[in-house]
Amino acid sequence: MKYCYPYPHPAVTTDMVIFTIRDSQLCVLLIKRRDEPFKDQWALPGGFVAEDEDIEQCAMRELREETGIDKVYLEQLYTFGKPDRDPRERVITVAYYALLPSDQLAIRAASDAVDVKWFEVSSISKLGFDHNQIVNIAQQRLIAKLDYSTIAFQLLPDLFTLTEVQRVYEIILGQAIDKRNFRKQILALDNLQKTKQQRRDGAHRPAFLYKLKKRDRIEWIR
Amino acid sequence: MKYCYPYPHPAVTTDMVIFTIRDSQLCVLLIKRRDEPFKDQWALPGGFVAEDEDIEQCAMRELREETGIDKVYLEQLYTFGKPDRDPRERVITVAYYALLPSDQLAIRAASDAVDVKWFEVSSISKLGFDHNQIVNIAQQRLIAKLDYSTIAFQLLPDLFTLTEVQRVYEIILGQAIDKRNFRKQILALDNLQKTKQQRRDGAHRPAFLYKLKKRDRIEWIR
DNA sequence: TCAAAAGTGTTCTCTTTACACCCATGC
DNA sequence: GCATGGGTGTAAAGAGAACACTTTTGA
Repeated sequence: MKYCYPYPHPAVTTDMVIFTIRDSQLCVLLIKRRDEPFKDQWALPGGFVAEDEDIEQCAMRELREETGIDKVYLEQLYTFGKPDRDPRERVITVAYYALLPSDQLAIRAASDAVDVKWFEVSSISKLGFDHNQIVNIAQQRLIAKLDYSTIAFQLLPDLFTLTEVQRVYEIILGQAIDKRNFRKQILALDNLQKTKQQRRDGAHRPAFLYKLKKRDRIEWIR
Repeated sequence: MKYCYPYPHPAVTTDMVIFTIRDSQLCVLLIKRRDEPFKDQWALPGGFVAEDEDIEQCAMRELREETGIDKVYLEQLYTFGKPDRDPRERVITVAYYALLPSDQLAIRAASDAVDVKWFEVSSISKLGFDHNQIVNIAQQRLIAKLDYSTIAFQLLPDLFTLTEVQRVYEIILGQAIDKRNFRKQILALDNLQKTKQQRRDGAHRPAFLYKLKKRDRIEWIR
């Protein structure tokens, strides 16, 4: 009990909603908690903000601890602070969401977890804390942002086919998109560079691979 | 020093960006600080989150303390947590913004302020803490949200003319809008109810007053 | 009677949608 | 040669932008 203050201070954590596309499904990374509260239940990865750590750095650290990955899209989502959301003490959590390219799926359990796994967003059951709500809000944000930004490319590897881009949109929006109209629109953004490489993928015509003109840059559209 | 924890806990505050329209300008409420740090400088109203208080309730309390007003539009903006943003100690702030109808402008200095005043957003000088950044982000959010929600009506009184609605849009967006197109669009939302009342306002034809069909409801458009 | 803001439709342009066939490959 | 996904254009409909005159009032 070394840290004392004249007024009560809440604990502050970050929780991460880490999205990826896996087997044509939008998935979220969850951990099985090693400790109470909600021991052995699934929950979002997260942890306490250290004394001299920026909250975004804290979120990046959590991400690195669970995935070993560093340079991915990360955005603050919302701050949740109901007084009773953690049974131990007052904990305010700043939720972030991250988008992981589908070719970078190595994961490992951090020290606070006995297991770590990808779950399809559509089939997540009851999580610890208020984490179902956090996942829902993250999913809404992701859907909304597809419409007015180029965020979807953050879920794709460096090289991708146009059909792969379309799949990402269809999976997140949950509806089919017309192929020709989609290609027209996505190419009109002037973000994509056609390469000379092709991908052979079964008994059909190979697809050209594209890359982003400016990787790591989210553009706003409309 | 009664509140002790085994790990360091940051202080958590809420800061409020309270917008209104005054004299055809977008304005923000600022307080002149009574105490250090940044004593006698202008800053956003805000305060510490109490032990058993939801953070949104805390923001509403701040709003009430400065304006006496309770039922206005309030939305969480962003959480700022750089370790050195407050010289006293580690303080993480959850920023909110509020929209005040232009007929409810009574304000009073709360106990932590020696003065309180409306400032035009366009002419705010250096504020305490990182509050200039917070105001900028709030203004960006407001501009963005005009486009895809009916948030603008939260800056208007219960009864208003169509020209007044248009002025709100023009002031926030900083550009003139075509009158006929604007009216067509705003009436197409099917949110407005024309009343039989008119407002006489100088040497010209009086304007019909409108009201919202569902006050307190923000609709998403597009 | 003059000045000032309220109120009101149509045309044109651009954007969005709907829709069908040939191509390159693996088996 | 046949099944599979890759790749391409045009026409119709809908949305957004441009634009000017009459009405009502107060002074």
